[in-house]
Amino acid sequence: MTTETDSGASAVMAHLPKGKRERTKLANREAILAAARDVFARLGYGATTVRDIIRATDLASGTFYNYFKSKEEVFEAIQDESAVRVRPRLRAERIRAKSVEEFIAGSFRTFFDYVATDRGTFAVMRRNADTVRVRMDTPEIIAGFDELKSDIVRAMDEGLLPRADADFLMASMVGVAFECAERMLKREPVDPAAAADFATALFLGGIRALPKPTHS
Amino acid sequence: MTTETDSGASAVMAHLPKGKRERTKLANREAILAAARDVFARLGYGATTVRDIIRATDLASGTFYNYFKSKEEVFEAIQDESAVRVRPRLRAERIRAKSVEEFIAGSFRTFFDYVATDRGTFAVMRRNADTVRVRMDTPEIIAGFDELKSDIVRAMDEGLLPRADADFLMASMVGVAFECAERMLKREPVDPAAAADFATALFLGGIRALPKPTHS
DNA sequence: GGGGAAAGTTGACGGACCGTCACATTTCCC
DNA sequence: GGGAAATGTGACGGTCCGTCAACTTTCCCC
Repeated sequence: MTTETDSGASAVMAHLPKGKRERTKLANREAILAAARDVFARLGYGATTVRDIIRATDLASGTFYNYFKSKEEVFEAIQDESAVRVRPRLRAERIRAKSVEEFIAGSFRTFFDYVATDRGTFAVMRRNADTVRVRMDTPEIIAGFDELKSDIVRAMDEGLLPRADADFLMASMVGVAFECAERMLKREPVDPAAAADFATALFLGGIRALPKPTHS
Repeated sequence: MTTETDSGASAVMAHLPKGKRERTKLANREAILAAARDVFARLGYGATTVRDIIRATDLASGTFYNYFKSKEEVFEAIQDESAVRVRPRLRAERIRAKSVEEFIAGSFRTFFDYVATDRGTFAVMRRNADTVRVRMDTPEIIAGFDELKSDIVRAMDEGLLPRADADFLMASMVGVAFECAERMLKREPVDPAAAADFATALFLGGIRALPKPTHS
């Protein structure tokens, strides 16, 4: 049972990949990502070396570089996976929401809920005195923010929201979200609803008081 | 003129340090910090090595370690210097302010003004795709935030500000300040007043709408 | 099914960095 | 002036990085 034949074992997890080549390629990539997640969690981003990740797999050192260029790139991939998971939820939120206010509230709610769940990806990055922060310039994350921002800009255009400096506004949402998320994770019990309520109230109250943009 | 004697040259910058020993000690430390600032600016934090910093001085590699334990520690020292420069301004602001609102406005103003001036310390850290962020756990910075926070808590206690979750509030101020500062530095011309106005309005408007803290 | 091309894996290698340490040098102070 | 203490020096062992030529596996077409 435990010692299957090759064909049997591969049939278990063989879904999309057609050839064996494609299958091991996927498996290797996944193994590296899993190992990286684990090592990042144990040592923190700054302290882990590419070699640490490699050693946590059963691959040769050279192989790693067939999949990722650097530690940085593995990190990005892990973050992107998270973003991929969050984006559909934000989209659903946008559809469900009946007003911009609801949409903003829902976005915060979704974000904090996710962070509280997927601590392995979010909290881990700042282990110890690690100063690595969540990257914002990763494709999936940029796309997600662009979506959110265009919604907000549209709401401003339609007069549903006071016109303000949309860049600063997005920056502020990001800042509030991430800093509060960090505090949230340090508390016991972790309470995403409280964090979301706080951020939402601060924002909805604040937006109404915003001045016109001075930025050209 | 340019080639002074030792006593002549040292007399120029000899103020506090008494012996020659103390003087070169200070000079070396300063040389390392200056070199580090320069190299960080050129290469970004992540890409610079301790060796790069050493090479930018005329010291031996071993000497560096008499002054700092690591690149990280040099970084902290540079940041702390900035914090040391900002804190008195914030204190002056607190004394000058006639209300909590004015104080918050003044704090943002001071912060963005400083960032716009001392780009060498703030902006430099995120050069390229560098993910190092400003450290918040450095002694001087912690002290500064504690000061600010206790003022806000006191204002809440005195009923001058609606009672809210002070931790989240501080986190939000930090988040908004740093994220907006980053956007600000990318614009031309850099306009600290606009950034400060935005942050202040967002906050003062937002604070009034905050819910009671659910945190025990 | 066989055989050659293409894709992928392997681990050793040159280059660089890190932090230390025994030794040389400078400063202090009696 | 001279010895003790403090500081500077740079070579060294250990580690990491990213590459590359040689090797193994998979693919695919005859």
